[in-house]
Amino acid sequence: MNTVTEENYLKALHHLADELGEVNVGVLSKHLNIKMPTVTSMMKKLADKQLVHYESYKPLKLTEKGVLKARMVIRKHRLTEMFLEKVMGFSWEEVHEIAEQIEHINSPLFFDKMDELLEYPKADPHGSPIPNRAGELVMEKLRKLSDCLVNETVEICAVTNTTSGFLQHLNLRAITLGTVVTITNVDDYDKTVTVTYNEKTTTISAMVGGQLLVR
Amino acid sequence: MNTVTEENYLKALHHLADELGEVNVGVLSKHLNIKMPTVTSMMKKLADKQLVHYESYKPLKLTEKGVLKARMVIRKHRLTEMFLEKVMGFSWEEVHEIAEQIEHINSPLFFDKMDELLEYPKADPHGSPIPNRAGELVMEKLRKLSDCLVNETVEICAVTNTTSGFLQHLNLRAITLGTVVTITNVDDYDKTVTVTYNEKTTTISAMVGGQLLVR
DNA sequence: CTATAAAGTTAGATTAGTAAAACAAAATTA
DNA sequence: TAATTTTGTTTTACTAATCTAACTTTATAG
Repeated sequence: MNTVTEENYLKALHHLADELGEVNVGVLSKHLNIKMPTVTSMMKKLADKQLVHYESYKPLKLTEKGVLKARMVIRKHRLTEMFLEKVMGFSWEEVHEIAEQIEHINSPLFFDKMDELLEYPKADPHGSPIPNRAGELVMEKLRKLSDCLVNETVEICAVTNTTSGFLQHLNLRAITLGTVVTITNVDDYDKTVTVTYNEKTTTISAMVGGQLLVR
Repeated sequence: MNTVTEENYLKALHHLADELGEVNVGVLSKHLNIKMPTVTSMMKKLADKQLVHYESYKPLKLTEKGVLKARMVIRKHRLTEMFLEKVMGFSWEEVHEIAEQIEHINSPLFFDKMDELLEYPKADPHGSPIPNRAGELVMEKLRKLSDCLVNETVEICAVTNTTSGFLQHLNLRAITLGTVVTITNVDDYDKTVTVTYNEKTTTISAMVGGQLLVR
């Protein structure tokens, strides 16, 4: 099997490839807060296990097998988040940290039971899609709120930051998944977005707007 | 904090001290399937951390701090088993293996929520008492079924073996916690116990009878 | 099209957890 | 009580995951 460490490298590679297209040793190193030599040696190890295509000085790439492995971890993470919210009553800012640990539990039985209890959910509490047992992941192309134009009306469908600080910031503004907002202004200089929803008006910084995905 | 390995050593020490009174390096080594030199060096490490009293060639003993740590792991294990059964619908022979992994999750929030959802259970699905948040553990003195005499009527209150093979063996005989049995015979030679319950008669081997606790 | 900066690799150490081989202490037994 | 067996310890060594320091390759900027 794989160690927790290996699983975290695979998950990070999957995530960064999705976000940036190409992943370098340096990027991965920064993302995981691990020095570059450590990343290099782990890449060699994962290459031995046929999980990563690795050539010196070239960008890193998961193999098909590696993508599958990564998605199984992501599946466990997101199912857990959903379970923590729906079954155990945690709020969306509490679930990520706990799921970071539970995602490494090795028990198909356990996660299949979660899946069943939740009636095969398609997304987690942050709107991210849950891969199925076969590792298939349907990624809807969503836009960032920060890329929307004035007068558009859109629905908040997902957040790409799951830290509790960020989510509490949204809680204060009563922004949840499903909230339908109308963009009333986009500041020319700092790209702050002003939106109206439920008879209220709020400003959303560019940084926050870049982490809200809408349809 | 403690590593998973350390937690497993502490748990094993607590369990063996409870079962045997005195624990040696050899006993612990066999129980954990780890060679003696490894155990010796881990004992030195745990002694450095004030979790174990260690002197060469002397029996091993948990410190007060060590007992506390061990009981917090046991608490997490048993709460998890109860949660898996009552909330997730697993059967008693499935819960132990999953709980062996989840007991190492570091999140008081998570386990306190389980405790709350379960309404502060006193025992797990195998009848073992659950330590409270303070690490207090109320151990009722129970007898082994194999020590009972003919004509006694007793209630099965706990099992001291939580492997799925053992529990499936009990399932086949419809023995669950709470089953009230009357001993109709104890074989002189091999100590096989014959019991009657719910209009049925079953024989229970000495090995199995020694792992059923009754009141 | 070289010189330098940035990115990545190699070499060598460290810590945690493990084992095998060799040695030492304690217990048993003759 | 001396010899032998059992139990436990020490020494040495391996793997995994990490780091720092030194070196090499690739990219970039005159």
